[in-house]
Amino acid sequence: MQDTELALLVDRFMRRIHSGLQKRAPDFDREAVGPGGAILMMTLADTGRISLNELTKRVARDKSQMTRMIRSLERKGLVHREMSPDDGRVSLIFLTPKGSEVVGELKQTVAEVIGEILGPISEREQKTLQSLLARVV
Amino acid sequence: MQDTELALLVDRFMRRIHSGLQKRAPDFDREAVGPGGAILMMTLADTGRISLNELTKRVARDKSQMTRMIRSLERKGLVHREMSPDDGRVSLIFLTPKGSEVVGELKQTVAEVIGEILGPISEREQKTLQSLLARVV
DNA sequence: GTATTATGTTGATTATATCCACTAAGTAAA
DNA sequence: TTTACTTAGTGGATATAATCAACATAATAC
Repeated sequence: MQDTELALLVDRFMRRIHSGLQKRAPDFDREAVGPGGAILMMTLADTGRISLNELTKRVARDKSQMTRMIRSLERKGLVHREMSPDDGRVSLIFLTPKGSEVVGELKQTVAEVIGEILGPISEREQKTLQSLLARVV
Repeated sequence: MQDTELALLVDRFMRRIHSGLQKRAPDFDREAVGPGGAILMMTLADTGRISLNELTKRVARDKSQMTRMIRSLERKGLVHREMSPDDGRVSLIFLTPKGSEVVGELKQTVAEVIGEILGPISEREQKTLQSLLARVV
């Protein structure tokens, strides 16, 4: 039988990242995007222009929640959306220049926090960890 | 500079576990402990009798939230608490027999879900992943 | 004794998650 | 070209969780 420890480990890892960012939030999260917004924007930085539906699958959240989170980022001028020319239902989302700038600062802080957390393992092991995770998700 | 992908990967992993359990919840979560309760109880199964404070650190959540979650589990008869004889401030928490039973079912389901998610990587790689995570958190 | 620190509780507020019903646009098939 | 079905996105209602500050009490340090 599969072990269940992994679930707890992943949860703790996530919480560590979360609280590491939380502590530094006053220093970098000027737009107050919060954890949810941060994940969305970093994902958008990876994918580029993408439909709300695909973004929803990517971050594994509820589509209605996604609507609201995107709207909140849109109000702050961090993301923009436009209708797909091919399909009248889909709206394509992407970062604005201001959004890209914010993602830049965000990534820097995230990198610091992750760097600290990963302290106990070597660079090679860090790469191994990342590639294993990339393959399962 | 440290990569930031890891944060997104961990988040997606967590969400995958989460939604995998959510789908099966009607079949096993008879006590409706929910995700939060599940994490607490599985942690308690690992640690045995432990103070609320240590538990709080372990799951990396706010102590006030912890008070409420424990109280909710206590009302359902899944955990029990007693005052420490050594220190009048600390209350020690542990699973009741009913709680242990529920953890058993819970672990089985978690194991299934994790098994599915880890499908893409070999058993050896799964062990590697787990031991790397264990070392960083 | 008095100040300080640590454990835990409560309250208030906000952020997320979840589920359901709904609109509108596309698709398939008679 | 109607009809039925599916898909993308929105909105409402409710539940769960996170956050932060204030507080009570027990322990400790001086």
